[in-house]
Amino acid sequence: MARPRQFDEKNAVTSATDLFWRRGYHATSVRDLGDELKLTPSSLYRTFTDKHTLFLRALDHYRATESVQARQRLDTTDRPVREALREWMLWLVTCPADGKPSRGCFVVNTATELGTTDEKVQQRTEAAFEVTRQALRSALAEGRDRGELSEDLDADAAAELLFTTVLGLRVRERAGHDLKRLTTAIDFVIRGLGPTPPESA
Amino acid sequence: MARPRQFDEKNAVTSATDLFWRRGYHATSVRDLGDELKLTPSSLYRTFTDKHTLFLRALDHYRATESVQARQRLDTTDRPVREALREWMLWLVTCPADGKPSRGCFVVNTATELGTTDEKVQQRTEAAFEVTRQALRSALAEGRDRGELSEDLDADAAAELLFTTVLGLRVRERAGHDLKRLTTAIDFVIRGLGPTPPESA
DNA sequence: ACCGTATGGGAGCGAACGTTCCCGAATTCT
DNA sequence: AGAATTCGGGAACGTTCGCTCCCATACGGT
Repeated sequence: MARPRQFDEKNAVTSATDLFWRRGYHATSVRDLGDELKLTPSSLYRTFTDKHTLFLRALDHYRATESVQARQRLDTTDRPVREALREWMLWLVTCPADGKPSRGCFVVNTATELGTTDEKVQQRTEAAFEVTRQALRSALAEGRDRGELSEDLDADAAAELLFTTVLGLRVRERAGHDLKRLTTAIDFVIRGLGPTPPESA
Repeated sequence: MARPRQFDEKNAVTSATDLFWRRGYHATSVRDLGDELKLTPSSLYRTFTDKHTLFLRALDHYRATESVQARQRLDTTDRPVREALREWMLWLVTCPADGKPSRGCFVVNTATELGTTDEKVQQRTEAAFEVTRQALRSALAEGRDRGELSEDLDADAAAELLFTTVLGLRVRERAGHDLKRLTTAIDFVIRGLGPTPPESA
């Protein structure tokens, strides 16, 4: 019924995500959003309720695009697990820098900016974290099942470290640290998974 | 000459640091600061020029207290390097939680909130990062000299990973992650330094 | 064709923002 | 004692904040 939207809601959420991602929650004003999305405040509020709700939408959008893409890129089906992990982590650290200045990870930025103060935000950051941790766990399990990693490897502990390392890498990317140094850290943590066990006939 | 201050400037900076640490730069207003430091805006501005300058003072204060304390706690003179590293990282992850809700690391929070946008801030966060990285490097070198770590260990690479891990741990502490899981990650990264080499007579 | 409904745009709400100004009070120097 | 100077406190500056209201406009349903 009645007059349809003249703007694409999905595009709007995408732009909002980009802005929140770069500047953070508090440093992004509703008018900044309006300019970027080409929306007047009234349209923005009619469509997205308020700034906080739009921010949650942005977080959800990020999880549904960037996070899902990251999850899919950790693909261990057609290559050794070590190699998959290495290239995945390298990609995590270079992907956001495509052109734009370093944005880091929207989830990490949000988690550190808002801490544990905002329950709904925390639910989302926690869910995003859990997906990554779970992905790492299953990649490591896969590696062990295939005989690429030692039977003695504590996969849960290793996943815990890899996950922590990824967060650190994201912070460093945001801080503009040299890619070479990040690569050094990545290579070292993967070597820490231990040697490839000899084939037991 | 003339009338002396009725408040202690150092105490004021300490309180300001605490507030900026918990809430971040943008979410902390000058009036919030005034309430916390028991200063009227006019006194605050006369003493600290403006909000941004006070924030830089807070960063410097943090580096001169918390960061220096952290640096000193990584003491390898009277115990094995592995043990020193382990307890140091555990302390990093528990110290801010003394009573208060998780604040993470002020430098990490600042680096992710402001990214590379603010030059003066970036100088300070970078300097703080460098101190930690250097501390890790020399601790590892010490361990190798003492024969606690393998001669083959790439100390620079290991320091790079440990540093990255520390940043990740700080993020996770801020995000309220379980101490047990953080401990698991810590233990694993230290085991990744390799076995203690056998004594060669 | 007409009515009902949701749109886009813009003016404007009260509150809070970072910051400045002013003034009476307090302290040091002459 | 008096002059010079910096203090604390509070009012108030102009701007921006998040948000709301209003209205002409444009579409869908009948």
